[in-house]
Amino acid sequence: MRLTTKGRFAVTAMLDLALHATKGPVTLAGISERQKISLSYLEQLFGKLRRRELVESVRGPGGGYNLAREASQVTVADIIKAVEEPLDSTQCGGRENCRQNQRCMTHDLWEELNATVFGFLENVSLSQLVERERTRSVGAPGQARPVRGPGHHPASA
Amino acid sequence: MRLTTKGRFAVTAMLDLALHATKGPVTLAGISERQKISLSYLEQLFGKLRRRELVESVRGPGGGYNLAREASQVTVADIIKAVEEPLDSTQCGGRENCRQNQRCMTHDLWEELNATVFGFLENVSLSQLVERERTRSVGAPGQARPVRGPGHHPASA
DNA sequence: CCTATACTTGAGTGATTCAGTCGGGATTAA
DNA sequence: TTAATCCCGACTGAATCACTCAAGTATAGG
Repeated sequence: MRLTTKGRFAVTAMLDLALHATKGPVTLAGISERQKISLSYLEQLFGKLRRRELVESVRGPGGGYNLAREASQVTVADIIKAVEEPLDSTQCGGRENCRQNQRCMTHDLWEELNATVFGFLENVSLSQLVERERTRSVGAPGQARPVRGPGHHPASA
Repeated sequence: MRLTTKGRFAVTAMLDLALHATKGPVTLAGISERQKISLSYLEQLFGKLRRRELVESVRGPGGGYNLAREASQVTVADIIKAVEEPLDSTQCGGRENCRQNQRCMTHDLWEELNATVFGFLENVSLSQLVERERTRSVGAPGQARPVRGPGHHPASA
């Protein structure tokens, strides 16, 4: 799994979408202005998010985007997976016995490390982020509570 | 934290180094041949690893690299941190009140998510990987055991 | 001292990704 | 019809990736 700012942009945008989902479709122009992300860049990202069926679009005036599922059913891992290119680990390209006799040393090392990091991100849902953000803006202005998903990370994805 | 193939190369190389650390310094040429990583690319990576004091160099014939600490005292997080560029999260560049009134929405969201992923990688030591690799090559040739570090991920780094 | 070995450094390169721009489309509410 | 909005593809400058090339410097062994 790759982990760059691209995925962060996407999660930020999805969080904004979820926060404003109460009153009909949310426009990219609105997200762009609130989060200061380029509109055209958002269009690219939401193209991917729509193809992965994380959001639904409504065209025409008054249109915009809605979440395709409930916020509790969308994880950070889903979002990152949607926008970041696959990048299968270990330069062997995923094929088995990529070395002379056996699979390259780090083949399943990375698969497992990947799965574990990913498993953690799968335990953080959009609704958790929404609640956390709402708490932060309403409650004490200081430090927010940590995200802290369920206390385990499954080793298989 | 960034997470790309560059860090994977570095961890692979460090694992190879740890596996062959028994008989004196390990040459980059050896690592290059065994792991099929370009020698010149390894030179770049080990330059950073040396500057971060994860490895020590011995010049001249018979020279090579040694671990600067015991394998149990080197974590995957250390290695990745050494070779990947910093990339402070949230495009705000780390400065506070990066938005009009408050810190940008995802400011501490990413800080915490980052810290948690990082905290996991800090709990995976090189010696664990070494033992795991030795077990794999000696024992059953099929599926290896999962890495599975300590069963928690601290939310603060 | 000589020489081969090995680390050390820096410059440069093609491919790819990042983040964004631009210019056009298609769809639909008013 | 007009305007809002999504949709799509091409393009771009900057950065990074993975790597090559070309020089060094240090040192063990003869």
